[in-house]
Amino acid sequence: MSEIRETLFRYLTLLQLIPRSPGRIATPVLQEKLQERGFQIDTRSLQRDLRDKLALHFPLICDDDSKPYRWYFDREFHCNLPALDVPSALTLVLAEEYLRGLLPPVVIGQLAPQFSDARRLLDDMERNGLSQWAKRVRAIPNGKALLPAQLEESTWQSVAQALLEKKALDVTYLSRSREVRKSFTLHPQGLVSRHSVTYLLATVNDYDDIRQFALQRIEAVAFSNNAWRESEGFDLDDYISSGAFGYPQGSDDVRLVAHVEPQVAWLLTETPLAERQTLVPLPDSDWQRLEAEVPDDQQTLWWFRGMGASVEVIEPQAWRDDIRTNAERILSRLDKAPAGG
Amino acid sequence: MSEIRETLFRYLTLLQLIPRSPGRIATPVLQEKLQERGFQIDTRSLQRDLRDKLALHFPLICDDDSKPYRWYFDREFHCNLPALDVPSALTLVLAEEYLRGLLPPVVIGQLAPQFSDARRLLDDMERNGLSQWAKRVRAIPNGKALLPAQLEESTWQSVAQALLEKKALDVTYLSRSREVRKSFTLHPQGLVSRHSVTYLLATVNDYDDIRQFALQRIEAVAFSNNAWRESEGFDLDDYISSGAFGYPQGSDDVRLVAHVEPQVAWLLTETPLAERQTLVPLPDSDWQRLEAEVPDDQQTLWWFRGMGASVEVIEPQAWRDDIRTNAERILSRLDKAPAGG
DNA sequence: GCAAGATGCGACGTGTCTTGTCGCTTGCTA
DNA sequence: TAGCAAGCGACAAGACACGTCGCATCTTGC
Repeated sequence: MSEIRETLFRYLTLLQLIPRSPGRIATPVLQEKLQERGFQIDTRSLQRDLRDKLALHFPLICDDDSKPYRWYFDREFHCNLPALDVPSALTLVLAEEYLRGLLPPVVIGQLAPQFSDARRLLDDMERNGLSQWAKRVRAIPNGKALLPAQLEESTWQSVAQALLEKKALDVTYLSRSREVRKSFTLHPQGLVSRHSVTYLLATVNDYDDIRQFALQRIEAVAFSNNAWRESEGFDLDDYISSGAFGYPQGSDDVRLVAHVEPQVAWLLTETPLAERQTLVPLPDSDWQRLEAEVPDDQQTLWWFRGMGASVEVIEPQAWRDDIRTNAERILSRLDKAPAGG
Repeated sequence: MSEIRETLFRYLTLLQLIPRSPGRIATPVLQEKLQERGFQIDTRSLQRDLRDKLALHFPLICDDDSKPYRWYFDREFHCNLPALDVPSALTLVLAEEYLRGLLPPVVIGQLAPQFSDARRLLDDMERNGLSQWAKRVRAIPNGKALLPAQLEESTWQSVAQALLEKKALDVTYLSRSREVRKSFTLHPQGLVSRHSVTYLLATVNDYDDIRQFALQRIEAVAFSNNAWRESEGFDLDDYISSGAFGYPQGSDDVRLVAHVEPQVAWLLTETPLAERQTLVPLPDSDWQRLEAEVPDDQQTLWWFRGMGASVEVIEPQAWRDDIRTNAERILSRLDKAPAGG
């Protein structure tokens, strides 16, 4: 880095280096990091900058319990450069509504400052008699939202950091039955968020096989003294498409043919199933014939199953059979146990 | 505002006032806005700040085609204070993967700078031999992702602004059949994003009834000279729960009773259907009895329908009947047309 | 097409602010 | 108890931020 003397720029760098509330950073460390970035500055100046300049104008807090003082921002502080515009703020609000059903609250909490920044902007408009955004914007999630799994904030932070910084973790883990509690060392290889549950993929202790660990079942977590081991030849996409998350998936697309009722046809013209998709009217009815190349996965089949009697799958035959079998089993079950209402 | 003299603070305000690329702001306007915020500054100083200070250190571009020069940021520029930490960056990557199937690309584009900021941070780690995040993180969406509707960037921006700033819009709109093109004035009252289609709720011209307009069918849009009219007594939540989006919904929760197979039971212990939910083993089988208070909406029913033969709904009777009827209709349709595969 | 006003810019001088240094204090450690 | 690390007040030197002026250029309105 070339020698930068600009004061302003040093201040900005400083503001970027200081973490938000759970974290903190000591003055000497700050000085070191500034030096790495080309700012040759005296200790005294740094102290002055923090206490007499920045702390007066920002929610910047000093932890002076022990001597190398440590600095951090208020939990809620956030500042975008450039400032959010109205459409972006609206997008953030929508995004938050959707994500609330998809990611654990703690994970969304990581973005809380950004979301509240957006809400603050909209609230400010409201004070000028505008917006009333809270009454005007809604996101309706796709499909039934199950309640996201509960999860400790520190768990998410440690796991994210370990995964990306290639560190091993010592964890205490609750077994599936929720009865046995075990401790071992994990070597994180990947992370998959599926619906509202997030899984860490890792090898255990000295073993080589990849296993899944639901984050909400990790009870205690700490960086391990053991060195992280890479799992040779592990490919996350292969792993997923091999069906590890209940969605075995043929690698090739399949040709789908189905008859659909008008309402479904209309939905599909707006939001198609695939890039190339055709809908042609059927003779002697108001239904339409749908053709498309779709992925051969459980998700797509599930979608058709959910449409119920509004669609009739013609091809692939396997799906047609699946739907028939499913309907037959439902009926036989219902007939067997005619539970009165 | 009290008189603020701090240079740093003025610079920050300046950086917040300058918009990203499609937008731009003229020097005199900047001076005016600064003054509104308590920064009394000479024109000359402002010019110097922009050209000699900020533009040297930020992707700040000057449009000097015509004389009041206009300033703007590079399309991609984004800066968080404090800087993103690793867990937040990871969260953003996950959020983007999820949202890609839920919001139109253009809407997500509004947040592109934030997402690319996160990716940049992770890429930087990679250069230090860490992360390889792109190979290690996946989001598996809940349910079949239809392709989000296509939409013009300017449409989204105008609609968002009009809705929140209470302005009327002149639009050209493609009718549902995609054949008739009509022009009228809309008075926006609300916005609903449902799955991957976003609808503007508005009154038309001088009429009083609320109608829905899918954003992707708005062809041309401009702020109207007509004054915006509020729709008296309009309540978005009432509107939605009255079934306007295909999900009529009883206002009260219903008591759900169902028998579920072990795999489903397991899923529900991790991500419950509702806050209060019980699962007790059934005698003489490995299935479990599920009880919960759930919303009386189409979404929940749809979810059970998708589970197929893995669950048997006992109560409410209406749902049980719906599922039976549905299965019967599927079978009768399949038997009527035994399309060979 | 011209004049008046608006905007940009280089130069300069003043006054403020920044910054390194020094010396003292405090708290921890060996 | 000495030594070290960190924080802080004071001070002086020097950097730089800022208003002013004069000129050039562009825009606008008649």
